[in-house]
Amino acid sequence: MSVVRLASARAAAPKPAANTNAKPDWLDTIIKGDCVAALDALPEKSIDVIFADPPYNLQLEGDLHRPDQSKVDAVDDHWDQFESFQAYDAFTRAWLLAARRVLKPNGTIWVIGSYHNIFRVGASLQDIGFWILNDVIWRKTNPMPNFRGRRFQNAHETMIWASRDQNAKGYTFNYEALKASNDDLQMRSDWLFPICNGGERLKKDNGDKVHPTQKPEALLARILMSSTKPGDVVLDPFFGSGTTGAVAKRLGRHFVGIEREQAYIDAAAARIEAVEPVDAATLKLVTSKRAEPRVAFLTLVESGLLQPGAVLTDARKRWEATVQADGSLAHGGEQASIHRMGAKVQGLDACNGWTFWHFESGSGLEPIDALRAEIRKGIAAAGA
Amino acid sequence: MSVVRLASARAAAPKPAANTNAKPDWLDTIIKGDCVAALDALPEKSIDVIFADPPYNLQLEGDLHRPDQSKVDAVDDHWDQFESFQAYDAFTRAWLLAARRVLKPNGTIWVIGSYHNIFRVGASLQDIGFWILNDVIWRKTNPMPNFRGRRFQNAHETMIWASRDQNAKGYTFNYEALKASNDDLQMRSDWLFPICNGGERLKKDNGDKVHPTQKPEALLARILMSSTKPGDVVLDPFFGSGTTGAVAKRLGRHFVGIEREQAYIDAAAARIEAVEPVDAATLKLVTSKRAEPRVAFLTLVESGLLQPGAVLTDARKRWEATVQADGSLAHGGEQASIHRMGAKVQGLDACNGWTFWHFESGSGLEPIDALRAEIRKGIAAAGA
DNA sequence: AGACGACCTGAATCTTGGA
DNA sequence: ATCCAAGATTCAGGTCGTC
Repeated sequence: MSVVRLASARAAAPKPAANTNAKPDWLDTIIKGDCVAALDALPEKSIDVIFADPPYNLQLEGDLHRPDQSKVDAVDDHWDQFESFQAYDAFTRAWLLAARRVLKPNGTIWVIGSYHNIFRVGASLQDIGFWILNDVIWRKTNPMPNFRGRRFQNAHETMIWASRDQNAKGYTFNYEALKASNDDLQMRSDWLFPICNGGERLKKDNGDKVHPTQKPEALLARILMSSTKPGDVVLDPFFGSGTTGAVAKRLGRHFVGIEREQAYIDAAAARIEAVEPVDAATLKLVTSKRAEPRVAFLTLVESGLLQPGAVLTDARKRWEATVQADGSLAHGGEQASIHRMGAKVQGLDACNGWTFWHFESGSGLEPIDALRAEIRKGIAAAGA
Repeated sequence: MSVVRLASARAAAPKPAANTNAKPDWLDTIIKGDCVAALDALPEKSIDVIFADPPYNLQLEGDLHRPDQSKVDAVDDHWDQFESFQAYDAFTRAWLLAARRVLKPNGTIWVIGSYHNIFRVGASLQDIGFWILNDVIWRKTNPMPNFRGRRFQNAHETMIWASRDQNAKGYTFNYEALKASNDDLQMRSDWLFPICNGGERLKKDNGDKVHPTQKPEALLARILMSSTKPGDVVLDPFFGSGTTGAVAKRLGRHFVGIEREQAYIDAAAARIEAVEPVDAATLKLVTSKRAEPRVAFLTLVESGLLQPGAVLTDARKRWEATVQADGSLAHGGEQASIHRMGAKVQGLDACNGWTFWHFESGSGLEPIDALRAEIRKGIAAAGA
């Protein structure tokens, strides 16, 4: 991979190839311009894989503050604003159609989104004729909490992986490599990665983030390692901070980026320039750092290992409490978590409820941690 | 909850309620018939939560309402596919509209699906006016492997949780109970459960499974514990083997099922009949602070817990303010509520005065929230 | 040097009730 | 319907300064 050249959409127009071995001038460049116009200027059937991170169409009303009153830096950029679902659908269809034209017959496309937009994207993909191969969940190790306690913590994003046509069977999927890298188990459709922060996150001189939604390189690495081969051409029509380009170069794939904002282009070009390609064979897939999967006490109740109404005691039977259907413990007219209730009855500040509370098993008193261990045995196969 | 009575859609038609305390005759029954017709026969705004597991195979041509009944000949694959999606969308819109009519204004709906149908369902939900609150991922501990090795192992299903309208803020979400049951961490949008097999899986005499897609009770238990209260009415328009009804009965919720196939109805009715409801006392949810009675700061002064002229400080004694006889705080020549004054001294927009301001008790600095708790204890004793 | 703690931040459709 | 005020609410992890 050579230097990153920047070209306008016009300059990137396809030329009659006098020498078919010549590298197209749009390869390994960032094209500045509107994504549909730029796609239309590329030759058809020239791209192996498309990764797209389109605007999510978040519909934010007021400001959101954390409990400490600090303000959440929201994604309120103009490019994420659409008038209606209809307008968003029109935008989606337009770029998906343009993307499909440049995709090779056996090429595949990845699109990432959240519940705000992913259902519309998925339906448009199907309407246009793409064939969904998988939806893949990016589980975040460190998602932003829900600050007002009115919903579940939004802890994942959804990716759709689709082939160009229902009958395109020749797409690239490195099944064996993925399996070998995953303890000889098939790679599942739920992946666990941290969000992009720390040293990987691009910052301006003033410390502000360069791009509001920079994706982690580990996520792109798994995508490219699973569905491309070395030398393939990867296109990203919403290039942003250039994660796709950086990972493609590192893994020996070619890239094409399309981006409207000059500031993003500049940052991405400098970033990619600094990337050292590695031998793909040496790339290790990121695996979970977490030792033991977290198990909710509620899961023990839901799974029937403990019935609501069951009585738990401490090891010396000095205190007891009743298991509630909601996964709390009741004692003396009050309800709290296993930990809080353990602390409360002892008059302490904190307590590990898993080891404090016991249940009567066939062979005597056992800590509820034994039941957690059973659950964990069942879920070991699912990964952390 | 009484016996499971079976009623036809016609028999379930709403009747003028002579006695508003009478239990509707469709409650805790399985209605046999087409889902849209049966929904249309129920009274509007009568359901608290809907759980729906709609079919997604497209071989239901006869059951789906095609916009154009005429046969299209010589269709190519692409057109045929488009027609199929269109038919599925029409079916989806029809039952979602009927479902929305019977939902209470603050009711919510859960729909589960896979990548085959969930994008269409999600887009239809949004188009109709439902407001998505979360998408929740059911991660399977033991999913079926991908036998051909051509895709990722399909290890999850997607659920969409939505309110009836964008502005319906009063929906039930048992945030505190979920948090208490999850190691005191808020519940995430990715849930881990085994698929339904073993003793829970309904089998025919010949060993065949009764229903192809029986959902695990643990999954429904989490759904109902998170978004319903005891006594709520839960409707399942694709009742199948009756998991929704069985879990609702066990957890002290009412159910309504709609199902076309007599074999499923028979199996579900027998299954639900055998369910033992858990003890009502164990169904009590961890209380949220929002649900507790409001106490005016003035009450603390009136009741003598705080004297006018008493000095309050923050936890680190950086600021102080004087209690006024009218229940305000004075500081720097100004008077304001405990909240406004807390915000003012810190230079913030908002502040919870109950936890910010402290008083000197015998055993050190305590938040005035402790005094509010005392008042509330008195209110509870009086039988609020 | 290393431990500790205060502080900051991330794709967010994030309150409720009474006048 | 709108307006206003009460008051409820966060997890993982990185950075940086202090001891």
